[in-house]
Amino acid sequence: MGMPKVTILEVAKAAGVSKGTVSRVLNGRSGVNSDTRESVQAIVDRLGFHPDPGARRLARGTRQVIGIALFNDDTHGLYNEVLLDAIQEVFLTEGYAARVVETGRDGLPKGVAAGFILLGVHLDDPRPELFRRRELTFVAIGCAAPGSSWVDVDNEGGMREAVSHLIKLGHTRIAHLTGAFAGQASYQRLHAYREALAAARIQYDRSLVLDGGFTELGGYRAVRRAIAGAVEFTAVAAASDEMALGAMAALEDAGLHVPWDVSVTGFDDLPPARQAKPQLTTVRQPIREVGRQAAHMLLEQLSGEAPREVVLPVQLVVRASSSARPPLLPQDHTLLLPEPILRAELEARGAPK
Amino acid sequence: MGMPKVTILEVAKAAGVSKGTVSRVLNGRSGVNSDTRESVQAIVDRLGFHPDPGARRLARGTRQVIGIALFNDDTHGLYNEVLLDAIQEVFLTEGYAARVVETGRDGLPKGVAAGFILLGVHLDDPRPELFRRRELTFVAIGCAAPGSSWVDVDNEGGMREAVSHLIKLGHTRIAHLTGAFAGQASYQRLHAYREALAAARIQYDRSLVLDGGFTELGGYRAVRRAIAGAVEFTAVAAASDEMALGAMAALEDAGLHVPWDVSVTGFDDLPPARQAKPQLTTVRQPIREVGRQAAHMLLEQLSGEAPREVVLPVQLVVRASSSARPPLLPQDHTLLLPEPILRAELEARGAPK
DNA sequence: ATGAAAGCGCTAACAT
DNA sequence: ATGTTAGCGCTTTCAT
Repeated sequence: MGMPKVTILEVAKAAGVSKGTVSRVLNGRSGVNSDTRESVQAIVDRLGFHPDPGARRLARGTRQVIGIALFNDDTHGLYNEVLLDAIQEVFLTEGYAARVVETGRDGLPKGVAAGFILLGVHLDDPRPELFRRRELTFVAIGCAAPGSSWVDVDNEGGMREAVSHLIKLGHTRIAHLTGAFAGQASYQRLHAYREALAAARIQYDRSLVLDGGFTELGGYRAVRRAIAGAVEFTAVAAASDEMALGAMAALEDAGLHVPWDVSVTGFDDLPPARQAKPQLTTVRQPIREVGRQAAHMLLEQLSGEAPREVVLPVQLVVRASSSARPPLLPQDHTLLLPEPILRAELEARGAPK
Repeated sequence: MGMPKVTILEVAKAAGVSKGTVSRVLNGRSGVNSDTRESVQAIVDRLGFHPDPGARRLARGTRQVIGIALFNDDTHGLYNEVLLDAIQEVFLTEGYAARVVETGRDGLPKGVAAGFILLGVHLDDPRPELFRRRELTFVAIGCAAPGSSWVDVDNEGGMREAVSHLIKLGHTRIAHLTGAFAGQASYQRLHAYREALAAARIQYDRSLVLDGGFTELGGYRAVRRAIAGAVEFTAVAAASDEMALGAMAALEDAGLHVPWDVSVTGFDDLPPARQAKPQLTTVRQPIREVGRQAAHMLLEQLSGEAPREVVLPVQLVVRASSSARPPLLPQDHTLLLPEPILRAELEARGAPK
């Protein structure tokens, strides 16, 4: 069942060389005649040989287990799932066993591991310092960890782009759905939201900042409350796709059409963004790349290289959930009307559906 | 950096035995004096020894990759996260590289793998048959797969318990939040809901079955719609914790108190159930055990053992979200009142908060 | 530049 | 019941 497992020895035989030489080719080590190298590589390809990651790691003598330290309960749902999978992928193909480890009351991991990846690092998260003091090798994701390796994305640039996009479409009353205290990303995105408004000379209005707690339901309730509270807005810039989706649901339930009445943008570009109806305009984040980078950086550090810092770019993806501010619904106080009346009003004006 | 790596040899020396004996203890093999076994185990614990998974697998001579788990996009959120983690745990400590694999348009996995675990199997899911025809070794979770290994929990027993619990508390108008078409579990739980009602001679009312799509927001919207639609109920038996939590939020937003006005029960007993306010009465499911069993069953099959079937028990955990039906709000049609009036009404009656 | 040989940490015969 | 030993597939000295 399945092809018989091909080992380095068979490759060596087929190529008429020794295991050592094949290994050198495999690892790009110097000291191999280029002819030899080529012919060996050809055999490797022909036989479809894939070195056994576990055996490799064992021979190299490194410890096997890598710990992934999740921040307490705080899971960004799908975002974290994707991130974890990307991290796992790297470690598995390198022969490591990466596991989510519990972090005790003291913030330190239980078992022993070769190194750690810290997720969901807070601004005043004690872990980086704690880990450093214990001389544990680690890479932090989502927060600057001075003196250690870390990787993050350009949160500010992304949110600035999203909000500017809405402003260019004519919106001035733009609500911001924030994840609140769920990490550094929230702060940076909120900050960028304010910056973008300021750049366009739009007055910042605190009542337009809604806390959605980084969940779909949170986004739904926040927007619903805003509508009920007669907060006026023609656009919502959410700090995550999930909150944006919740917002869209709330708008729909209130009889408002996206983007006809209100434009919505998200952040992440997870699969549901493309499956939504209408498709969500959002800031694409290279989540898997973040995971891969972090994993590789950890492996580098483990083999003695110096810590690095990486900030990955993001990119606005314009889809159907954002459009020019409707000339129909402007200055008047339509949004202040009680819901049922508002719905009737909208229908009278010929809103679709 | 970190503690020096502990190997089986050091354990053997410290225990005054040979590597072989330690190995036997580690793998629960027979043929070890119970005294010896104990003392070795003690050393293992004291030294914090964890066998190197990669070396284990290598020595056992098995293939490395387990094409783990695959599902249709249909993710039960936290439930699946926990399940996957439990599965991973087993495979990783056994030295296998387990990964979530994509399933092509034809339903078959892309790469080669030693075996598979199927998640989220539907009633008319083509995968079990497909896999069987290709002679791929697999274990199905959450659905009977005749002729192959599968593991599931006692969905019917659990839901029956939950509904009976509510009935015993005096409730007769019990809504059911279903996951709809998200798998066999939904059908079984709905069925058990009806059975429990029938057993108590309570008329089944189709309008009390609400579709929450197995998400928190889905639960919220379904309950909200029911309230708005003047559906009368004094209890909600949800088919998942997340839907139950959504239901609680919807009730709260409508000015109704749990369990004061409406009782709510969930299913799963995931961490959020305990963190909810009030804490959620729910059916505890041994999720991690399901994952572990499945993983071990796959490993068994891979080493030639026959397929087995396992149904794990569940257990009702009574917490604060369910209580006796309030004598205050009964037969009258309070729930038919428009929301704001209802709220005022309730406050006039002295509802807390 | 290449081959030979010694392990990496563990399991599984095979001895005793 | 326990010790001994030969590998698993690979990398890495150390020779040549």
